[in-house]
Amino acid sequence: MFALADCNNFFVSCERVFRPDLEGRPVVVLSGNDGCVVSRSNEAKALGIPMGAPLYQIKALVEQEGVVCFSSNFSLYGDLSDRVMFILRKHTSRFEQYSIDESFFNIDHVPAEEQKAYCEKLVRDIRKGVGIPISIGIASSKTLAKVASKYAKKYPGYHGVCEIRTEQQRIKALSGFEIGDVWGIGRKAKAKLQAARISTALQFAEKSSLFAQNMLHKPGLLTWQELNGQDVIDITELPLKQSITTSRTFATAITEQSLLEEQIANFCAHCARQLRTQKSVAQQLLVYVHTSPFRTDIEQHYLSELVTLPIATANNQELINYALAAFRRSYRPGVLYKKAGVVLLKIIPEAAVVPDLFDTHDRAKENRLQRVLDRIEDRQGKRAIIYGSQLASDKTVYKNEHKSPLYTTDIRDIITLKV
DNA sequence: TCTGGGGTCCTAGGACCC
DNA sequence: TCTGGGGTCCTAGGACCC
Repeated sequence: MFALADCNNFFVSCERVFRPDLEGRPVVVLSGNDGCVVSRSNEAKALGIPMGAPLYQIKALVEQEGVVCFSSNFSLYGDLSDRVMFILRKHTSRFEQYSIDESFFNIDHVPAEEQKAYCEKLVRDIRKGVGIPISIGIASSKTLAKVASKYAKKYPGYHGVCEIRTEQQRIKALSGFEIGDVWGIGRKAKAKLQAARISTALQFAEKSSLFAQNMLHKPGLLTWQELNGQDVIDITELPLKQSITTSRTFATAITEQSLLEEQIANFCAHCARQLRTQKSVAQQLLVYVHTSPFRTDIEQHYLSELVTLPIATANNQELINYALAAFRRSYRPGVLYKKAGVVLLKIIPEAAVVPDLFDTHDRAKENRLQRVLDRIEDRQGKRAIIYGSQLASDKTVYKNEHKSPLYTTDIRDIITLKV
């Protein structure tokens, strides 16, 4: 049997851990630059605030109803996520962290009749130990476990845990489940199925496998099998990331080359740090910069440069150099750039690097230097030591008007909290 | 005026091979 | 006039997820 643990309204719940006064009040967390709503408390959902709504479109409602807004604070969410996952991981031999707030795990080491009570205790322990409310779904496939978790979240009577074990439970759960809410059924697939008069998960599951395959191809067939109780999407444990991206939208468009270069240098350093954390190196690097797709009054520009590195690397200085050189090749003065990003691709384990006999770099030395820089940052805090290209100006290009303190990860904020 | 960020997998089609 | 068939690899774009 699979269990799926899902944190309720995760980002909002993180903010509430340190602001218990916000229990029962409508709260939302916003995307970068305070642009869109990305997490909503139940009270905010009840007000009709949709997921992804741009803040400026719901401004009136926010003011009228006293909705509390937070800028996103990913250091905080990442840290609380680690604590939740740490507890869950201890309780199983097979564990997959699926996203920042969800994980699948196998619970076959617990007798069937005790699995529900076992998971109910996990829900209580995490609420008490970390402060985050979670829901758990139990079933014979990952897709059914996702369905079960939605029921666990929706009905308080379940005490946070719902299981789909018997055939009757499966039929009942699927008959009351909208097809578009099924894991793997997106906008396009939903429209196709609705055109074929299928509106519930049960109606889809009762069609033939051939129907699913023909209409929705391989992914659709897998979903169909999973809804019928077969576990065809297995738990995958900790694979290397195949790509690492850092990208940002700017509060107002940027034209200056030096300011864009500063952003790109920082994106590189951020990506490379993640690369080193998973003990891997990248063989390719992509830099892109573009105008706002929402502006119809200006010509759209989309610049992107793919660089294949001579030797795979995770070194900040080297990646920054290649990225800036690529950017300079196609930067156009005067263009209103609204977003930029760096993507590392073709990622392989550090140990698999093929050296070049005629390499002009002393890589052992460069890597030693990089390790020292990382240690300094770990001890002294983020950006304690950086390359000059990462600090070309002191201009602020992002907007975060409602950001909460870094309660758990920054010593200065922890001291403030205690005071 | 104001509209996020970070991923994975699958498929179709082109280039190339014999 | 009439111009095959089968395979691999790579890439871009679509669809989906949170």
